[in-house]
Amino acid sequence: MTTRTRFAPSPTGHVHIGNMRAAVFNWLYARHTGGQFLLRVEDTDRERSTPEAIKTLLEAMDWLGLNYDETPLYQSTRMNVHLAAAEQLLASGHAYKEDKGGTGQGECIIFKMPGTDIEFTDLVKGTLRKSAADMADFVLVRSNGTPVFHLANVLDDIEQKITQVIRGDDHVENTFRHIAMYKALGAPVPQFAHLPMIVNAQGKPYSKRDGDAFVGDFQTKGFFADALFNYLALLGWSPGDEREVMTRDEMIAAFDLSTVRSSPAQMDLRKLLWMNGEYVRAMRPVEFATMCREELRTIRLEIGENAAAIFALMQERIKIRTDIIPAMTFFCTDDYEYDEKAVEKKLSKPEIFQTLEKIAGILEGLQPFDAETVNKALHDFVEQGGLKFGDVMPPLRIAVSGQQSGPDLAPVLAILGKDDVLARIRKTIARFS
RNA sequence: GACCCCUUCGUUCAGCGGUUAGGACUCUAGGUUUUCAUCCUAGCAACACGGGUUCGAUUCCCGUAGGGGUCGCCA
Repeated sequence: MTTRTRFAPSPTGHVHIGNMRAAVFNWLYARHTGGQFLLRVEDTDRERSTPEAIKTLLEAMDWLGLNYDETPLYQSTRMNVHLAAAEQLLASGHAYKEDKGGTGQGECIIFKMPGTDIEFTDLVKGTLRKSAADMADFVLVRSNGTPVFHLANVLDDIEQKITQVIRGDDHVENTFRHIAMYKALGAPVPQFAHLPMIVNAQGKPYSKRDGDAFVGDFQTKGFFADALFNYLALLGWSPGDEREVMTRDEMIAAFDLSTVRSSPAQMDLRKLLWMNGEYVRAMRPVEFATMCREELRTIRLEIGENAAAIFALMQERIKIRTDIIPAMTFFCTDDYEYDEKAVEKKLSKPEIFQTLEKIAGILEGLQPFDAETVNKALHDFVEQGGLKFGDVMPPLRIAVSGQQSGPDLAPVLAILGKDDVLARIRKTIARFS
């Protein structure tokens, strides 16, 4: 039997990271088993389910590469079916109407639990059991005539012929009810897999309040979809060996629900950043160049003729797209900003300006002005003057780039060119001495 | 409160009766005879606690503690 999994979010404008990881696991499982991955939009909450919210959801799916099979099912189109099923359950004695007196809410339809214990084998948590005494009847149709989540969710899973329901841990209690419903409806019961929650930095489950946990935010922060996907896949799961940076195909091949952990996991942004850096380094030079050019263009900067050399120098140092502008601006313009702390720390002593003056003099006479020659000249200067590299190089770097860290200085100087370097050194001296 | 779930380094993933308890991220120290956000090497750092079972428990069982989830008209 071919497997069919689904991602069934309610489009509230933002999909948070825990939900998206559920989507990732559903996708991986479907792809691993050669089955289908379906999307269902649970848009019955009319107030929150706006067209924009749905658009945001679809864009997030697309961005992460979570391609789905078949046309998405919009739950709101199925209300009649849901209601009809409630009537059927009523007719078959699996549900009853009740007018909860005193509240003035009117009559609702309530599902009658079978009165027997229910047990199922969760694909990640193992056997789970609940005794009849611990399960109460529950509302299927509100007194205002609308179906509740349980009814809609189960019926749509039946409609979409879902074989594995892979969802968050917070649904385990619902599962007992859902199983009772499948049986009452005469439908085959799917398998269930409950994923542990992803918790925030405080160790608490992500909530709407954790504004930094939306998928779109990772995109705007400059993370790559592939890196985020890779990181998310590793939250609660591992291939069983020590691989971490993996291609999608590798993840698909190795994925299995039985090796998913059942304890909650916390996101570590630092590791995500590291992983993103791994993806940057793995980029083809052309891709990296294109990304840099596009990013710099957003602040109307164009990279000069030494672009290739600059990209080669920077690719291993950039960890995330948003690093590009701060790290590369000085290559594109003389109008770079000085890191105040760096200036304070390294350009405070008066004698440093004399040193810079001397360096400028030496560099001026250099021919050719390539990295090797520059490097040698700087070394000679330090040695002959009985100076320390640490006292000379950092100020020079700040002078030409405004920053206290960056790639090897000699190639940087060579790329900037003699005239530019001299101008920058003199500008710096004039400004801070 | 009731029911259910979870518990290995700061984080994450291994380990599934006998291991010097491993990898990764972070951090620290050294190195790459200059910076450094890269790279290399080394290092710090964990089995929540208490009982069992067993020749032997991180591993199996039972408790305790802590955390989380759910509890008839949210999804």
